[in-house]
Amino acid sequence: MNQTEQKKFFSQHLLEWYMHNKRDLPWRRHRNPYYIWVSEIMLQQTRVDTVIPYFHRFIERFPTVEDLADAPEQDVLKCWEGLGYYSRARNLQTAAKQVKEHHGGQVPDDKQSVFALKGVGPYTAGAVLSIAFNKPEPAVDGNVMRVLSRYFLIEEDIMKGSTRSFMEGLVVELIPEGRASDFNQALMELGALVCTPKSPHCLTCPVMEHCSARLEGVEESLPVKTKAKPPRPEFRVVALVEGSGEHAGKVLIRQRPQEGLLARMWELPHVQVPQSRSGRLPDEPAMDILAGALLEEGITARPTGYMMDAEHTFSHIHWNLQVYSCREEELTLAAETKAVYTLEHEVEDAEPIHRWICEEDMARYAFPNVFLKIIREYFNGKQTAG
DNA sequence: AATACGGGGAG
DNA sequence: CTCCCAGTATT
Repeated sequence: MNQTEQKKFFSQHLLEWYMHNKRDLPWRRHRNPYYIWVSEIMLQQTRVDTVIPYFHRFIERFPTVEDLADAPEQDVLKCWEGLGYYSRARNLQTAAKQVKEHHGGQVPDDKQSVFALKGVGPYTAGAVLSIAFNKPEPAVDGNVMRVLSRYFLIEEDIMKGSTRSFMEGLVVELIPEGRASDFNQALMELGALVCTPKSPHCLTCPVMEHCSARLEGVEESLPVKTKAKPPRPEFRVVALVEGSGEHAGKVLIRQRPQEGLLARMWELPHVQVPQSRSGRLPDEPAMDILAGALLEEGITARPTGYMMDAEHTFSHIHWNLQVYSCREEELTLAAETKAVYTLEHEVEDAEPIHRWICEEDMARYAFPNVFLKIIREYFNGKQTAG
């Protein structure tokens, strides 16, 4: 069998398989370009099972492009809370404003306009154009590269841009006339259900008999991919400040900076500490550093004791968190402490925004998972103790 | 071309 | 535990 025949076989049998085996997914129930766009953004780096409940909540809260464009950013982040890569949510709303402004609220169907949307790159542009509008554009994600690298025995590193470009050209050749939507989804569906990263289910694969990697017995060692650097460790000391007086029963949170990691989300006040040789810092110096950091931030509270440890791994950083209970100082004492402190130190500019919140208020602020876990633990403990 | 940017699932 | 997943923006 020559290569042309191998390609034809692949396209025909894969498409046939998909039409009988495709999953019933929420964004497949209508051909609504907005639904497809939202789902594709959510599905970046994220599994289908994780996305489904978020997708339902998101569409219920923001049924149309215009609803999303007009919403407060904090509402959008709250809806994305726990899903990760929050720049996707911020960019999606920016793009919704672009669509409202320049395309009358209708998702554009030309390559130039779709690609110009914030957060839409080569993959997502191809996915929206093909899935929503049946345009013969490639949508090459990790699933597609895995399937193609095996079937055609492509041993180039898939992390290289040149490899992805090659795959895009290949997909354009493979798309059956007029079937871009189903074919691109078929490619990804095969990668998700059959041609899996580890122990692929070759015996149920519709194109196994002409799969080059399978015929060579090397399907498990493809695709070739350089592995990522391990995340660097960081140690941080965190304050769970319990309010006094008018803030009784509340805890103190602050908003993260406008840019960078977890931008504009909310968190517990904390400070990074140098990594000691033994790893974690003993309680005494940790609480001392924390006390100074709180004062520096204009918070009149003092650490009272150890509460818990928490860990969180981002793709590039590993956080080791030591959480300490702290107590807000009474007003008169606080004023005195603050007065003495400001006499001895330069006053900080650009202080972060702080809020005192009770358990119910958590529904109105978007937190990264690790702080959600700590704050919930605190309120649960309160409930049990009280 | 290299780095920043979250969070889950499988074994 | 360890390993895997892998799009877009920025520089």
